[in-house]
Amino acid sequence: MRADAARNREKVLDAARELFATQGFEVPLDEIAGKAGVGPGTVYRHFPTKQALFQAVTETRVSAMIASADEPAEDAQQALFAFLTKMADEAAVKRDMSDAITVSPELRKGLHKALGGLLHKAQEAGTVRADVTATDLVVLMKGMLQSMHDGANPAVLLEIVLKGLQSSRKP
Amino acid sequence: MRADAARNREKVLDAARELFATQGFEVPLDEIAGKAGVGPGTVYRHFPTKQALFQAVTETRVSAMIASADEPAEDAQQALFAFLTKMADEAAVKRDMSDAITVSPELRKGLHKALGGLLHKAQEAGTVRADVTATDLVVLMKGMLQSMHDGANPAVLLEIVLKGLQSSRKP
DNA sequence: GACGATACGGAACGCGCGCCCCGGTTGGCA
DNA sequence: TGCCAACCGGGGCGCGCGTTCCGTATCGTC
Repeated sequence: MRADAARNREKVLDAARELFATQGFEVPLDEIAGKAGVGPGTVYRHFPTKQALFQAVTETRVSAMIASADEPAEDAQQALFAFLTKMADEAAVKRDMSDAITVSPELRKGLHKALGGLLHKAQEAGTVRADVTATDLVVLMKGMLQSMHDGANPAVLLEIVLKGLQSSRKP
Repeated sequence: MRADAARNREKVLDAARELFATQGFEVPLDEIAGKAGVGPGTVYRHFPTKQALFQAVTETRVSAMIASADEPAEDAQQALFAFLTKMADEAAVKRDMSDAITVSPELRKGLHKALGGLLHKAQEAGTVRADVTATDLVVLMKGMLQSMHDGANPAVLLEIVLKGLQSSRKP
Protein backbone atom coordinates (compact mmCIF):
# COMPACT_ATOMS: atom_id res chain seq x y z
CA MET A 1 0.00 0.00 0.00
CA ARG A 2 1.28 3.42 -0.90
CA ALA A 3 2.30 5.77 1.89
CA ASP A 4 -0.29 8.48 1.17
CA ALA A 5 -2.98 5.84 1.00
CA ALA A 6 -2.13 4.61 4.48
CA ARG A 7 -2.05 8.19 5.74
CA ASN A 8 -5.47 8.94 4.29
CA ARG A 9 -6.89 5.76 5.68
CA GLU A 10 -5.86 6.88 9.15
CA LYS A 11 -7.27 10.37 8.62
CA VAL A 12 -10.59 8.88 7.56
CA LEU A 13 -10.64 6.56 10.57
CA ASP A 14 -9.86 9.46 12.92
CA ALA A 15 -12.60 11.64 11.51
CA ALA A 16 -15.05 8.74 11.57
CA ARG A 17 -14.21 7.92 15.16
CA GLU A 18 -14.98 11.44 16.27
CA LEU A 19 -18.10 12.03 14.18
CA PHE A 20 -19.65 8.62 14.80
CA ALA A 21 -19.04 9.15 18.49
CA THR A 22 -20.72 12.55 18.61
CA GLN A 23 -23.46 12.14 16.01
CA GLY A 24 -23.95 8.43 15.63
CA PHE A 25 -24.30 6.42 12.47
CA GLU A 26 -26.57 8.93 10.72
CA VAL A 27 -23.78 11.44 10.21
CA PRO A 28 -23.47 11.96 6.42
CA LEU A 29 -20.47 10.24 4.93
CA ASP A 30 -19.54 13.41 3.07
CA GLU A 31 -19.12 15.11 6.41
CA ILE A 32 -16.66 12.47 7.52
CA ALA A 33 -14.77 12.86 4.27
CA GLY A 34 -14.76 16.63 4.69
CA LYS A 35 -13.42 16.45 8.23
CA ALA A 36 -10.75 14.04 7.08
CA GLY A 37 -9.78 16.45 4.32
CA VAL A 38 -10.42 13.96 1.53
CA GLY A 39 -13.13 13.36 -1.07
CA PRO A 40 -15.93 10.84 -0.64
CA GLY A 41 -14.36 8.68 -3.31
CA THR A 42 -11.29 8.23 -1.19
CA VAL A 43 -13.35 6.92 1.67
CA TYR A 44 -14.83 4.32 -0.62
CA ARG A 45 -11.42 3.24 -1.81
CA HIS A 46 -10.64 2.13 1.72
CA PHE A 47 -14.04 0.96 2.94
CA PRO A 48 -16.54 -0.65 0.59
CA THR A 49 -19.51 0.83 2.38
CA LYS A 50 -20.45 3.25 5.11
CA GLN A 51 -21.38 0.31 7.30
CA ALA A 52 -17.93 -1.18 6.87
CA LEU A 53 -16.34 2.05 8.02
CA PHE A 54 -18.62 2.16 11.01
CA GLN A 55 -17.79 -1.39 11.87
CA ALA A 56 -14.07 -0.71 11.57
CA VAL A 57 -14.47 2.13 14.05
CA THR A 58 -16.62 0.35 16.62
CA GLU A 59 -15.46 -3.22 16.33
CA THR A 60 -12.33 -2.79 18.43
CA ARG A 61 -14.08 -1.19 21.36
CA VAL A 62 -17.05 -3.51 21.32
CA SER A 63 -14.93 -6.61 20.93
CA ALA A 64 -12.81 -5.59 23.90
CA MET A 65 -15.95 -5.15 25.95
CA ILE A 66 -17.29 -8.51 24.85
CA ALA A 67 -14.01 -10.16 25.72
CA SER A 68 -14.21 -8.73 29.23
CA ALA A 69 -17.40 -10.69 29.75
CA ASP A 70 -15.50 -13.96 29.58
CA GLU A 71 -13.43 -13.32 32.66
CA PRO A 72 -14.57 -15.65 35.43
CA ALA A 73 -16.25 -13.91 38.33
CA GLU A 74 -17.32 -14.88 41.82
CA ASP A 75 -20.61 -13.05 41.91
CA ALA A 76 -22.71 -13.70 38.81
CA GLN A 77 -25.03 -10.77 39.38
CA GLN A 78 -22.10 -8.48 40.02
CA ALA A 79 -20.50 -9.60 36.75
CA LEU A 80 -23.64 -8.95 34.73
CA PHE A 81 -24.25 -5.58 36.34
CA ALA A 82 -20.66 -4.54 35.85
CA PHE A 83 -20.95 -5.37 32.19
CA LEU A 84 -24.16 -3.40 31.78
CA THR A 85 -22.58 -0.51 33.62
CA LYS A 86 -19.61 -0.61 31.29
CA MET A 87 -21.97 -0.47 28.32
CA ALA A 88 -23.86 2.43 29.81
CA ASP A 89 -20.73 4.38 30.65
CA GLU A 90 -19.44 3.96 27.14
CA ALA A 91 -22.75 4.93 25.58
CA ALA A 92 -23.09 7.98 27.78
CA VAL A 93 -20.03 9.42 26.07
CA LYS A 94 -20.02 7.82 22.62
CA ARG A 95 -23.15 7.90 20.58
CA ASP A 96 -22.11 5.04 18.33
CA MET A 97 -22.37 2.40 21.02
CA SER A 98 -26.13 2.14 20.73
CA ASP A 99 -26.04 2.34 16.94
CA ALA A 100 -23.62 -0.58 16.82
CA ILE A 101 -26.39 -2.87 18.02
CA THR A 102 -28.62 -1.79 15.17
CA VAL A 103 -26.13 -1.32 12.36
CA SER A 104 -23.79 -4.28 12.66
CA PRO A 105 -25.30 -7.76 12.87
CA GLU A 106 -21.95 -9.19 13.93
CA LEU A 107 -21.55 -6.87 16.87
CA ARG A 108 -25.13 -7.45 17.83
CA LYS A 109 -24.67 -11.18 17.81
CA GLY A 110 -21.50 -10.85 19.83
CA LEU A 111 -23.22 -8.73 22.42
CA HIS A 112 -26.15 -11.08 22.48
CA LYS A 113 -23.89 -14.01 23.20
CA ALA A 114 -21.87 -12.21 25.86
CA LEU A 115 -24.95 -10.90 27.61
CA GLY A 116 -26.62 -14.27 27.32
CA GLY A 117 -23.76 -15.97 29.14
CA LEU A 118 -23.66 -13.49 31.98
CA LEU A 119 -27.43 -13.46 32.23
CA HIS A 120 -27.70 -17.22 32.38
CA LYS A 121 -25.25 -17.49 35.24
CA ALA A 122 -26.94 -14.74 37.19
CA GLN A 123 -30.29 -16.39 36.68
CA GLU A 124 -28.96 -19.73 37.87
CA ALA A 125 -27.74 -17.99 40.99
CA GLY A 126 -31.29 -16.76 41.43
CA THR A 127 -30.41 -13.11 41.79
CA VAL A 128 -31.78 -11.99 38.44
CA ARG A 129 -35.35 -12.58 37.37
CA ALA A 130 -35.66 -15.78 35.38
CA ASP A 131 -38.13 -14.64 32.75
CA VAL A 132 -35.74 -12.27 30.98
CA THR A 133 -34.16 -13.54 27.77
CA ALA A 134 -30.89 -12.43 26.23
CA THR A 135 -32.86 -10.79 23.43
CA ASP A 136 -34.92 -8.87 25.96
CA LEU A 137 -31.74 -7.62 27.53
CA VAL A 138 -30.06 -6.58 24.29
CA VAL A 139 -33.13 -4.72 23.15
CA LEU A 140 -33.69 -3.14 26.53
CA MET A 141 -30.12 -1.93 26.64
CA LYS A 142 -30.38 -0.54 23.13
CA GLY A 143 -33.43 1.47 24.15
CA MET A 144 -31.77 2.65 27.32
CA LEU A 145 -28.55 3.66 25.61
CA GLN A 146 -30.50 5.66 23.07
CA SER A 147 -32.50 7.31 25.81
CA MET A 148 -29.29 8.63 27.28
CA HIS A 149 -28.93 10.95 24.32
CA ASP A 150 -32.40 12.40 24.69
CA GLY A 151 -31.93 14.34 27.87
CA ALA A 152 -32.32 11.65 30.49
CA ASN A 153 -29.94 11.15 33.37
CA PRO A 154 -27.76 8.18 32.39
CA ALA A 155 -26.90 7.17 35.94
CA VAL A 156 -30.53 7.12 37.06
CA LEU A 157 -31.58 5.18 33.98
CA LEU A 158 -28.98 2.55 34.63
CA GLU A 159 -29.94 2.19 38.28
CA ILE A 160 -33.55 1.72 37.34
CA VAL A 161 -32.75 -1.04 34.91
CA LEU A 162 -30.37 -2.81 37.28
CA LYS A 163 -32.85 -2.72 40.11
CA GLY A 164 -35.61 -3.87 37.79
CA LEU A 165 -33.58 -6.86 36.73
CA GLN A 166 -33.12 -8.17 40.24
CA SER A 167 -35.11 -11.19 41.23
CA SER A 168 -38.24 -10.45 43.24
CA ARG A 169 -37.63 -13.24 45.76
CA LYS A 170 -37.25 -11.97 49.25
CA PRO A 171 -34.11 -13.37 50.80
CA MET B 1 -67.34 20.90 2.60
CA ARG B 2 -68.34 18.78 -0.31
CA ALA B 3 -69.54 15.25 0.32
CA ASP B 4 -66.79 13.48 -1.59
CA ALA B 5 -64.19 15.57 0.17
CA ALA B 6 -65.49 14.45 3.54
CA ARG B 7 -65.55 10.87 2.35
CA ASN B 8 -61.98 11.02 1.15
CA ARG B 9 -60.86 12.65 4.34
CA GLU B 10 -62.24 9.69 6.25
CA LYS B 11 -60.65 7.21 3.89
CA VAL B 12 -57.29 8.90 4.39
CA LEU B 13 -57.70 8.89 8.14
CA ASP B 14 -58.63 5.22 8.14
CA ALA B 15 -55.63 4.25 6.04
CA ALA B 16 -53.33 6.42 8.13
CA ARG B 17 -54.65 4.91 11.35
CA GLU B 18 -53.86 1.41 10.17
CA LEU B 19 -50.48 2.11 8.58
CA PHE B 20 -49.17 4.37 11.32
CA ALA B 21 -50.22 1.74 13.81
CA THR B 22 -48.40 -1.07 12.05
CA GLN B 23 -45.39 0.71 10.58
CA GLY B 24 -45.04 3.88 12.59
CA PHE B 25 -44.38 7.37 11.37
CA GLU B 26 -41.82 6.35 8.76
CA VAL B 27 -44.40 4.77 6.49
CA PRO B 28 -44.24 6.68 3.17
CA LEU B 29 -47.11 9.05 2.65
CA ASP B 30 -47.68 7.69 -0.83
CA GLU B 31 -48.41 4.33 0.72
CA ILE B 32 -51.09 5.85 2.90
CA ALA B 33 -52.57 7.59 -0.12
CA GLY B 34 -52.44 4.33 -2.08
CA LYS B 35 -54.22 2.37 0.64
CA ALA B 36 -56.84 5.09 0.87
CA GLY B 37 -57.35 4.90 -2.88
CA VAL B 38 -56.50 8.55 -3.48
CA GLY B 39 -53.53 10.49 -4.81
CA PRO B 40 -50.92 12.13 -2.61
CA GLY B 41 -52.27 15.54 -3.61
CA THR B 42 -55.59 14.69 -2.05
CA VAL B 43 -53.94 13.91 1.26
CA TYR B 44 -52.31 17.32 1.23
CA ARG B 45 -55.63 19.02 0.52
CA HIS B 46 -56.87 17.79 3.88
CA PHE B 47 -53.68 17.85 5.93
CA PRO B 48 -50.99 20.45 5.37
CA THR B 49 -48.18 18.10 6.26
CA LYS B 50 -47.46 14.48 7.04
CA GLN B 51 -46.95 15.45 10.66
CA ALA B 52 -50.38 17.04 10.81
CA LEU B 53 -51.95 13.83 9.56
CA PHE B 54 -50.03 11.83 12.13
CA GLN B 55 -51.13 14.18 14.85
CA ALA B 56 -54.75 13.96 13.73
CA VAL B 57 -54.53 10.20 14.02
CA THR B 58 -52.80 9.95 17.38
CA GLU B 59 -54.10 13.02 19.20
CA THR B 60 -57.42 11.51 20.17
CA ARG B 61 -55.97 8.41 21.73
CA VAL B 62 -53.12 10.15 23.47
CA SER B 63 -55.31 12.94 24.78
CA ALA B 64 -57.72 10.42 26.23
CA MET B 65 -54.85 8.72 27.97
CA ILE B 66 -53.52 11.99 29.29
CA ALA B 67 -56.94 12.92 30.58
CA SER B 68 -57.14 9.67 32.49
CA ALA B 69 -54.12 10.80 34.48
CA ASP B 70 -56.14 13.57 36.08
CA GLU B 71 -58.53 11.28 37.85
CA PRO B 72 -57.85 11.44 41.57
CA ALA B 73 -56.47 8.23 43.01
CA GLU B 74 -55.91 6.86 46.47
CA ASP B 75 -52.57 5.22 45.86
CA ALA B 76 -50.13 7.52 44.07
CA GLN B 77 -47.78 4.76 43.02
CA GLN B 78 -50.63 2.66 41.80
CA ALA B 79 -51.87 5.59 39.70
CA LEU B 80 -48.49 6.15 38.12
CA PHE B 81 -47.91 2.48 37.41
CA ALA B 82 -51.39 2.09 35.96
CA PHE B 83 -50.67 4.95 33.61
CA LEU B 84 -47.36 3.49 32.51
CA THR B 85 -49.03 0.14 32.01
CA LYS B 86 -51.68 1.75 29.86
CA MET B 87 -48.97 3.34 27.72
CA ALA B 88 -47.15 0.04 27.38
CA ASP B 89 -50.28 -1.87 26.48
CA GLU B 90 -51.13 0.64 23.80
CA ALA B 91 -47.59 0.66 22.41
CA ALA B 92 -47.42 -3.12 22.34
CA VAL B 93 -50.17 -3.11 19.74
CA LYS B 94 -49.82 0.25 17.98
CA ARG B 95 -46.46 1.29 16.73
CA ASP B 96 -47.34 4.99 16.54
CA MET B 97 -47.55 5.44 20.29
CA SER B 98 -43.79 5.69 20.68
CA ASP B 99 -43.40 7.83 17.58
CA ALA B 100 -45.91 10.31 18.97
CA ILE B 101 -43.41 11.30 21.63
CA THR B 102 -40.82 12.07 19.01
CA VAL B 103 -42.93 13.52 16.22
CA SER B 104 -45.42 15.77 17.95
CA PRO B 105 -44.11 18.36 20.40
CA GLU B 106 -47.64 18.98 21.69
CA LEU B 107 -48.26 15.37 22.55
CA ARG B 108 -44.84 15.10 24.08
CA LYS B 109 -45.48 18.10 26.27
CA GLY B 110 -48.85 16.75 27.26
CA LEU B 111 -47.36 13.43 28.23
CA HIS B 112 -44.57 15.14 30.07
CA LYS B 113 -47.03 17.12 32.12
CA ALA B 114 -49.28 14.17 32.88
CA LEU B 115 -46.38 11.95 33.84
CA GLY B 116 -44.83 14.75 35.86
CA GLY B 117 -47.95 15.13 37.97
CA LEU B 118 -48.31 11.45 38.68
CA LEU B 119 -44.61 11.10 39.33
CA HIS B 120 -44.52 13.99 41.75
CA LYS B 121 -47.32 12.60 43.85
CA ALA B 122 -45.77 9.17 43.94
CA GLN B 123 -42.47 10.65 44.96
CA GLU B 124 -44.09 12.65 47.74
CA ALA B 125 -45.62 9.44 48.99
CA GLY B 126 -42.10 8.05 49.04
CA THR B 127 -42.85 4.95 47.02
CA VAL B 128 -41.01 6.01 43.89
CA ARG B 129 -37.36 6.98 43.83
CA ALA B 130 -36.95 10.71 44.23
CA ASP B 131 -34.12 11.29 41.78
CA VAL B 132 -36.15 10.56 38.66
CA THR B 133 -37.38 13.56 36.70
CA ALA B 134 -40.37 13.75 34.40
CA THR B 135 -38.01 14.06 31.45
CA ASP B 136 -36.20 10.92 32.53
CA LEU B 137 -39.49 9.11 32.63
CA VAL B 138 -40.72 10.31 29.25
CA VAL B 139 -37.45 9.39 27.61
CA LEU B 140 -37.23 6.06 29.38
CA MET B 141 -40.73 5.18 28.30
CA LYS B 142 -40.00 6.17 24.73
CA GLY B 143 -37.00 3.86 24.69
CA MET B 144 -38.99 1.06 26.27
CA LEU B 145 -41.92 1.42 23.91
CA GLN B 146 -39.59 1.30 20.94
CA SER B 147 -37.88 -1.75 22.35
CA MET B 148 -41.19 -3.57 22.31
CA HIS B 149 -41.09 -3.61 18.53
CA ASP B 150 -37.65 -5.15 18.40
CA GLY B 151 -38.47 -8.60 19.68
CA ALA B 152 -38.50 -8.06 23.42
CA ASN B 153 -41.23 -9.30 25.70
CA PRO B 154 -43.37 -6.23 26.45
CA ALA B 155 -44.70 -7.53 29.76
CA VAL B 156 -41.26 -8.31 31.12
CA LEU B 157 -39.90 -4.97 29.99
CA LEU B 158 -42.68 -3.15 31.76
CA GLU B 159 -42.21 -5.10 34.96
CA ILE B 160 -38.51 -4.31 34.97
CA VAL B 161 -39.14 -0.60 34.63
CA LEU B 162 -41.86 -0.53 37.25
CA LYS B 163 -39.75 -2.42 39.74
CA GLY B 164 -36.78 -0.21 38.98
CA LEU B 165 -38.79 2.90 39.68
CA GLN B 166 -39.73 1.84 43.17
CA SER B 167 -38.01 3.56 46.01
CA SER B 168 -35.13 1.65 47.56
CA ARG B 169 -36.18 2.39 51.13
CA LYS B 170 -36.88 -0.73 53.07
CA PRO B 171 -40.24 -0.42 54.82
C1' DG C 1 14.07 12.19 -14.55
C1' DA C 2 10.63 9.52 -16.78
C1' DC C 3 7.09 6.19 -16.68
C1' DG C 4 3.47 3.06 -15.06
C1' DA C 5 0.71 1.93 -11.45
C1' DT C 6 -1.87 3.60 -7.77
C1' DA C 7 -4.68 6.84 -5.43
C1' DC C 8 -7.21 11.18 -5.22
C1' DG C 9 -11.10 14.54 -5.52
C1' DG C 10 -15.37 15.83 -6.52
C1' DA C 11 -18.88 15.91 -9.97
C1' DA C 12 -22.61 13.07 -11.05
C1' DC C 13 -26.07 9.25 -10.58
C1' DG C 14 -29.92 6.75 -8.46
C1' DC C 15 -33.19 6.47 -5.18
C1' DG C 16 -36.63 7.50 -1.72
C1' DC C 17 -39.63 10.62 -0.01
C1' DG C 18 -42.08 14.95 1.35
C1' DC C 19 -44.54 18.22 -1.02
C1' DC C 20 -46.65 21.09 -4.98
C1' DC C 21 -49.06 22.04 -9.40
C1' DC C 22 -52.16 21.62 -13.08
C1' DG C 23 -55.37 19.61 -16.52
C1' DG C 24 -59.37 17.15 -15.95
C1' DT C 25 -63.51 15.77 -13.29
C1' DT C 26 -67.31 15.89 -10.19
C1' DG C 27 -70.70 17.67 -6.91
C1' DG C 28 -74.47 20.59 -5.77
C1' DC C 29 -77.00 24.87 -6.43
C1' DA C 30 -79.92 27.69 -9.54
C1' DT D 1 -79.98 20.58 -16.91
C1' DG D 2 -76.16 23.66 -16.99
C1' DC D 3 -72.59 26.05 -14.79
C1' DC D 4 -69.01 27.18 -11.57
C1' DA D 5 -66.49 26.27 -7.82
C1' DA D 6 -64.47 22.77 -5.32
C1' DC D 7 -61.90 18.76 -5.64
C1' DC D 8 -59.17 14.95 -7.53
C1' DG D 9 -55.12 12.15 -9.43
C1' DG D 10 -50.63 11.64 -10.27
C1' DG D 11 -46.62 13.38 -12.54
C1' DG D 12 -42.89 16.14 -11.16
C1' DC D 13 -39.71 18.99 -8.32
C1' DG D 14 -36.21 19.56 -4.66
C1' DC D 15 -33.35 17.67 -1.43
C1' DG D 16 -30.33 14.61 1.15
C1' DC D 17 -27.44 10.92 0.98
C1' DG D 18 -25.02 6.60 -0.30
C1' DT D 19 -22.33 5.23 -3.97
C1' DT D 20 -19.71 5.29 -8.45
C1' DC D 21 -16.88 7.04 -12.25
C1' DC D 22 -13.16 9.24 -14.44
C1' DG D 23 -9.78 12.78 -15.53
C1' DT D 24 -5.93 14.29 -12.94
C1' DA D 25 -2.25 14.23 -9.59
C1' DT D 26 1.06 11.68 -6.93
C1' DC D 27 4.08 7.94 -5.48
C1' DG D 28 7.90 4.96 -6.08
C1' DT D 29 10.77 2.45 -9.02
C1' DC D 30 14.27 1.89 -12.92
